[in-house]
Amino acid sequence: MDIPDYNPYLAQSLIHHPGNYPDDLLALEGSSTCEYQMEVHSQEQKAEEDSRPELGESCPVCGDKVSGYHYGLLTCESCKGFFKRSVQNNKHYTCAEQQNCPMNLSQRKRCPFCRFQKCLAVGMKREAVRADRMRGGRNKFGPLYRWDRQMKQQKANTAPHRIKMETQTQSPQSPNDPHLISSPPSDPSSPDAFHMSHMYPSGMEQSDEPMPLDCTVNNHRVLTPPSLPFPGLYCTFPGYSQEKGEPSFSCSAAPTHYPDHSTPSHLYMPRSTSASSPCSTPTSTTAPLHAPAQSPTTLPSTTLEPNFLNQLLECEVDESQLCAKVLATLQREQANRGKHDRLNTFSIMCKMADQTLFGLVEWARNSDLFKELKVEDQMVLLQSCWSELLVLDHLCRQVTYGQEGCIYLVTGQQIEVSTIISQAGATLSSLVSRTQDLVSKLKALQFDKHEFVCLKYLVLFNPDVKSVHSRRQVEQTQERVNRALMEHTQQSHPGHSDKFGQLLLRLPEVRSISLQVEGYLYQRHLLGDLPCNSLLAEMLHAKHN
DNA sequence: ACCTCAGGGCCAAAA
DNA sequence: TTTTGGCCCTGAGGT
Repeated sequence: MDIPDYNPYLAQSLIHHPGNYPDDLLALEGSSTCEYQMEVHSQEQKAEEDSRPELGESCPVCGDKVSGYHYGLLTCESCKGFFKRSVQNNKHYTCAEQQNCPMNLSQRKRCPFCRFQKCLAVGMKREAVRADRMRGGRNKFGPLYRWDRQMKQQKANTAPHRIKMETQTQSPQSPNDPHLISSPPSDPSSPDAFHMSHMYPSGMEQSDEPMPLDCTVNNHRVLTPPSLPFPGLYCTFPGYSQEKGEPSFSCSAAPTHYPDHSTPSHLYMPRSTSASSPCSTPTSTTAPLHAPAQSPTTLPSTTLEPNFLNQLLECEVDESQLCAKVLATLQREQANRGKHDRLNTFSIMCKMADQTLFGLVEWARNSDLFKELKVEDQMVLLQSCWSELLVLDHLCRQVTYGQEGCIYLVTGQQIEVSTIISQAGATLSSLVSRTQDLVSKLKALQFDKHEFVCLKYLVLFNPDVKSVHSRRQVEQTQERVNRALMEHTQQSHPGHSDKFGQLLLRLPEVRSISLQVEGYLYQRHLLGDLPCNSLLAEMLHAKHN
């Protein structure tokens, strides 16, 4: 039978689950066998695509329909075969044109050279083609595919929500729906204000009480740049309404202007544009939020790699986007739960950390230096340093946005440290204290964004990680970043002769805190407190296995 | 024990 | 004759 658009996975699922036809299909009358089977096919295919949404995507090489993960990423069956043959037979193609032939469904056969180059360019892995030609089994990229899937899911889940929220801010939702944002017209004092049913931290360790949060946009927010996907979301969180008598951390609005005493000038934009909270994002036309202390043009010409640091900075995840993404995910999560089934504080924090971790993995995987490594090395490096990256990320956020005595969350919320310490257990209190100490030291050192990026790379490219294959390559990258950091600190702070050394001396403490974080999380994980199916849990597992 | 799914092989069709 | 691409087989790892 000739079935158009035959789907091998569907065929497989039909073979494996012959009794799985929906009842309504079995009840079909008057259908020919062919029609019936085609109906089954389309229904099953739809179900299949629902469960494996990636099958609806197009091949990054030629645009054909994706049939699954092949050699490192989602591709079509044809590019899978082409790539396999090319690698297995050690093909060397040449291009008759300018090595930039168009690559699409109809032209992919024309130039195998350009096709193979594109395969490599989009990320197909030669090393996934087995030298021993052994069939079956699972490949060594399992975690990579899982991360990729999770990230795609994150994006897919966030996108429609984003549209929804954009709409929400313009057309208020029924206030009867506690899960949706509404923009109550009853508050004339803040014309762009909106409220959302939202969770908010209560006790960090003891309380499992879910905590809704009334959220209004900061009245002092002066900038609503068009680059923001949904300006209304860039809110800060005033203290939780006490009318329900529930305990809560006091939560302060993120500052739109940092007080001088806590604001290292080099971290922020000039005063005229200083809306430093990522949730009140700077104007799109001005310099980046974390502008270097000196413009690159003022750097001495002796700089060995003047663009290197800037290249590293280009891969940085945008804080306002991350903030929006995390908020959207948390809102969605809460909205999907019943009124009495809200996430507790610890789960919320884990979700925030999980989302941040997604961002960090994506950051690493988008980095050209990291992409040069073999996938196995990428995985072991990330599995080794994920918690350090999380700690560094948190530190940078505190140095950049945090106010004295407050912890600035990735969502733009702030919590008073004293409240946490008074409500948290010993481990968490100790973690918070140690972290805040480190924040103070970094603030004193006038820690800037370039240095933060360098430290992240130094932590990521750790040649001491066991089972790293390309140790030399990792080492060279680390040395290169190290040099760049040294040059940067010397040039941006010529009066501070030992800033470089002081920054490096902070890394052991970062490491130590991260280990304590891991231990704490693992303990909570064993108690069943950690949300399942999270990257966080997976990373913890990878290490403890 | 069974299922999933990604890598390998086969072979008719196309170039 | 060589290359392509659709389909099926295989089997490690997950449930």
